[in-house]
Amino acid sequence: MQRTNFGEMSCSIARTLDVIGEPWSPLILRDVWVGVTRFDQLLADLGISRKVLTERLNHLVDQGVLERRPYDRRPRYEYHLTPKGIELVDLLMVMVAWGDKWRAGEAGPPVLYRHHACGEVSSVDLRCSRCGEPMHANDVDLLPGPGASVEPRPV
Amino acid sequence: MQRTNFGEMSCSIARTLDVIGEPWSPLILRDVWVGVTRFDQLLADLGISRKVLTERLNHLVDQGVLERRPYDRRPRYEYHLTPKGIELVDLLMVMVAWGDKWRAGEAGPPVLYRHHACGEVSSVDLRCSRCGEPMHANDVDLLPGPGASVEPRPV
DNA sequence: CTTCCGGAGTTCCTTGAAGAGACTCCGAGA
DNA sequence: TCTCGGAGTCTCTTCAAGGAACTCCGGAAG
Repeated sequence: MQRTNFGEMSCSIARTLDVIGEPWSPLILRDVWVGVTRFDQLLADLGISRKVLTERLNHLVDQGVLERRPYDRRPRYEYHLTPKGIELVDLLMVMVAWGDKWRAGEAGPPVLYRHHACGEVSSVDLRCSRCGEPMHANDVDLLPGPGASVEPRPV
Repeated sequence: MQRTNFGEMSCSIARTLDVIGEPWSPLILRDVWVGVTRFDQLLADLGISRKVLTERLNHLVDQGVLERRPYDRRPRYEYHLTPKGIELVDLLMVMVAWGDKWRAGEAGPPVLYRHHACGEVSSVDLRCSRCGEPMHANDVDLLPGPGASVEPRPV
């Protein structure tokens, strides 16, 4: 719905939501990431309506997180993650970690992630990109940045 | 909008979206995180409608990520993050990192984060919780987990 | 050459959520 | 008793999501 335009806000969270905040968009990204890349595959896998899928794909392509790639001499396309889109998968992995922890229930997580570097089934953890120590909600102070608006309450 | 119930899907991303996937929810969480905790403060800061703010707050309280805390003998409440909600801030921090990198524009990021442990202005990075090495989209294999549905295409 | 097929949309209608603003409720203080 | 201010509730309009039918188009089949 979201008639309010988050992209104009002076807030990196709102700007990120402007790209993938609409319903279905994260799930589309997930599918493309794991190899569900064609229109009718996405349709069948997600149970989304054709109209909404078209809109979301166009928006994600416009935003530069997906690219449309022909796979036939007929006009047939696959969708693939761009570098910008691949970095959004970080977001999906954190969602997975949270959902696994708080919403998996009795059955346990539906999917496991094996880390190439160590070969273990694992999950992501947030670290400071400077010192490498854990970095979570209570480990930071907020300071106004160069792009802060004059308005109160950015982020 | 999202009449489709993401919470029923066999997918931790969809289940997480069931909690904070609606428009405004991540921004409400951000505000509560940084200290904007009262109804009319949130209203003014976000520019959200009263009706939607009421709905979102109720949902977030029902889901156990926010708690309502009286701050007066009159029926006045503040909203605070629960432990479950504090862990959702990880998600916000990753959104910030992505938004800062790809959408901040000329002006630079609107807010900076100083890490307590090292004192530096920094951002989050994703690491494997087992070996500590970087863990991103291309560093993992997916395996079916114990909670996988019989259906194809979970995650 | 004509017909059929299948992937990828496009169009149309109905339902219901978001936005905006007015109204209500209630305890405290003047 | 009257007023005030925080925290909602109600109502109305607009526009997005869901669903289904329809279109377009190039290749294959006959």
